[in-house]
Amino acid sequence: MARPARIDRTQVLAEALALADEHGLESLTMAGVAGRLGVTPMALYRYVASKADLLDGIVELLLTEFPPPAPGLTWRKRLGALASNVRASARRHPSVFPLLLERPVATPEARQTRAAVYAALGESGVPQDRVAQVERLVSTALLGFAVSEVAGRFRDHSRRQLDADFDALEGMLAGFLQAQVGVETSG
Amino acid sequence: MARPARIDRTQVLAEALALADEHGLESLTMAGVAGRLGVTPMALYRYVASKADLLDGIVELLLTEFPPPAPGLTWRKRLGALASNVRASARRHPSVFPLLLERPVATPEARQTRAAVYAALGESGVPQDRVAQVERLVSTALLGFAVSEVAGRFRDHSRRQLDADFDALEGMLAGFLQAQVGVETSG
DNA sequence: ACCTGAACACCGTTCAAGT
DNA sequence: ACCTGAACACCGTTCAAGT
Repeated sequence: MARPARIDRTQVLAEALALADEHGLESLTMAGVAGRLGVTPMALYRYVASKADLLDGIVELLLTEFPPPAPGLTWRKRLGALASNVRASARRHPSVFPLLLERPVATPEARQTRAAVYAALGESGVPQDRVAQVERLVSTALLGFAVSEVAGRFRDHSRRQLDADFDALEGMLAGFLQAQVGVETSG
Repeated sequence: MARPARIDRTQVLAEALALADEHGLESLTMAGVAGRLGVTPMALYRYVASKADLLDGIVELLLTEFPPPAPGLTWRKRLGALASNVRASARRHPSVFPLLLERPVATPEARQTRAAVYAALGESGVPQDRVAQVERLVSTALLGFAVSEVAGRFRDHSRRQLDADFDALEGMLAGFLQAQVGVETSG
């Protein structure tokens, strides 16, 4: 007989993310997640295929934290808002955020956000045949900075310096966009 | 009585790195490393304090793969050579390279390489009081790209496209340096 | 000084069994 | 349909003991 489920996949992923946020990635264990849900570890395997699948799910959950920016703003403000969202998300989830750089993600949300970036880049004057590459370089630089800031190389830098670096990063990327405007076709 | 040691720390780190390169990070286990050295897992604890320490050691070993570029070249060629070395190292060690972004490193080698970059940036015309920040942004973009390329988001891109992206990245960074030349002091 | 055997706590995962 | 108990292979780590 159908019994009402006490948990679902969304809850599993949410508790897993919360656990990692609070106690670090090495505390993210099946038993730990199960404990938070008042359930035995084995019950989780109805909702995630394995721990690797659990991690993939967390990464997809992370992606929902920077949705496509609201239309109506200038392309500049839209890209700026997106960059701020990414950075804020990294700060909320320091131990899990690096996974974003290590796993290829192709969820509908990710695709939608990328499409929004494409549109903004197009408006900025970047030629259509360069838009995809420019998006890759810009998002890579942004993600690399966010990871360095929260999980690594810049861990003991002051907040003041990190903010200044982030501003400089945005300046670098803005200059790069500018330089692409009106450039001829290339590989 | 002093007996000759059958292994030393360098060997432990080298075998650990080789194991990760060949079979991935999740195969990097104390028993696995020990097996390669013909020794029991417990023997390793004379040379590494813990598995975390082993990973730190591997990261330090990685850093030795991109030493300061040979003097005598122009600053442009020195930075280019360094960037190529970093990228090549990432390709050799795809599963371990991401750790570089996640762990703060302050070995003498790292310091020496950074000093070489500072010197090159100075020669390029970047004002002294901006050199440190510029180095941070440039190396972050480079590492972020290398990680994306070997361990993550760009995993299934063609070699041709990756090479084109790398060229474009170098162009972006060169443009950024150019823009710094003669800029006034800032925070 | 260097390595091993035995032992421990912990982990992910399976499968048959319970409701 | 959903969860659990028992069980397994594996992992990092300790410590006392051997040479």
